[in-house]
Amino acid sequence: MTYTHTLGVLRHHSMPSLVQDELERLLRQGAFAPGDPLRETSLATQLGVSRGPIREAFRSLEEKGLVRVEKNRGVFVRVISPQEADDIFEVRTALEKLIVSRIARAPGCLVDSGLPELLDKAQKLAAKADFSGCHTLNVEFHERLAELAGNATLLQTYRRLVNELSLFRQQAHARTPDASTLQQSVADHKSLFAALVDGDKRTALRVLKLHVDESRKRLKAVLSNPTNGTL
Amino acid sequence: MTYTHTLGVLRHHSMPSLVQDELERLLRQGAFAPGDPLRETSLATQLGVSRGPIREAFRSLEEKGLVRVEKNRGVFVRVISPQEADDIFEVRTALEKLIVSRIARAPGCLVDSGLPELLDKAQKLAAKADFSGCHTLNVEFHERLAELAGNATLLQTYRRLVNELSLFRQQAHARTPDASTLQQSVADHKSLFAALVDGDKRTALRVLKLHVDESRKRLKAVLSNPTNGTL
DNA sequence: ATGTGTCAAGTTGTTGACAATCTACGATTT
DNA sequence: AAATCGTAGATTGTCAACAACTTGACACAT
Repeated sequence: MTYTHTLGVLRHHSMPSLVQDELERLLRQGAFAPGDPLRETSLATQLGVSRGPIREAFRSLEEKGLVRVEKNRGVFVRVISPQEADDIFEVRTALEKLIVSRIARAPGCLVDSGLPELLDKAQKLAAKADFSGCHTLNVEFHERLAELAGNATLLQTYRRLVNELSLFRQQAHARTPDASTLQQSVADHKSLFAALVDGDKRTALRVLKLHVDESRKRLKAVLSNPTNGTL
Repeated sequence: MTYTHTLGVLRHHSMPSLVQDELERLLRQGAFAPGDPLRETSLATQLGVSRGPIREAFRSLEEKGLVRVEKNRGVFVRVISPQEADDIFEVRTALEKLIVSRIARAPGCLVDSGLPELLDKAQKLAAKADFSGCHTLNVEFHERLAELAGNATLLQTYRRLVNELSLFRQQAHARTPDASTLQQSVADHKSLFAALVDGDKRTALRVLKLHVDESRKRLKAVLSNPTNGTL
């Protein structure tokens, strides 16, 4: 029984995809500095595989927008400028509108979604001053909504953009949000959820807009003072 | 002077990316049947390279949603179900709203865009019964708008979805649109353009909605009668 | 007939080696 | 001293060979 998971992994995930997941994790964690070169040989020995799988993983990561490939020179951690971050943010916002619209149209998907519990937990973490944990839950809330929207392409596209934004967040040295910001976020999420279960699309979209505008304001703040923002 | 182009190609594009472009072209052209396996050795000999570059190109194409990879079994032309096509279409529509909004907010980008000429040309082709050529120009119109919106992420995301939809179009054996459909499309585009140059966002979005709803209706028709639709 | 085991052919997964290219550094020339 | 050239080391690009896996066929037992 204990091997069933590793069996599944071996069954479905090839070496390059495992390498890709690992690199993706490292990139989001900020294990590499922005613009840093990712050396094939170094990573190969480090991960215990040959260069082939590494190169294949690079191709996926390039398509995902996490690394930049220069022929005969190497691959580098993609540097996301504030302008690009704003561009990504704008597209993500458009997708979130669609997510909210879809859910409001069919609020049935929210029963047994576990979202109320998630929001309560987030509220408690905020009160306990566990900012990092609360922030993680807040991100998860949006992710869960994207899943519940029931459109695979929408979810996939949304995830890609969130991924890129988290890379930027890492690069901008953004601190994890403070208490009041998090509490406001959780409150926004609760109002949004309430509107959604009612199928009240108008209200849901209005709450979302306020929520997102707040987020964007923080993004702009990071833009002007890159080392101290609280994204 | 004649070699400057091929020099540039060799300078910037690696073998795998050339292979990828070629495969992408073949996929969009419908050179492979949906669900068909893409054999590494076969493609390698066919394109005159070894399997390495092919495998790397596969990774990109997988991330792009054009092929499906099964470990130890091979890669297959992605089969897009009508449901998925509808999902993709919905996301693309959300992006087009954003495209139109952005352009209406800064219509200056439309001067010297060459769009009026493009639309006139499309109108003439429609009158000449060159359906295929007109359809190409219509697609190009949307593509140009996506470029002019001035958001790189938006453009990239839009292109991905159009790519996947063209794969579906190919698989659904959709015929190129008929005369009245094309003329209506061109007319829509002209109204849309007119609203955009005026910076009239409301009208532009309304025209877009009508235009897109029409498109979606044709998509639904293909859904119910896969071999005879005119997408 | 059904199910099981074995094997062979074909395909993918991975590797190590070699070729092509880039980069940094020092020698040479002006 | 500045600029140029050339060379050595490091890194990427490509390939061909080998290993592992999947699949279908066939024999055999139940």
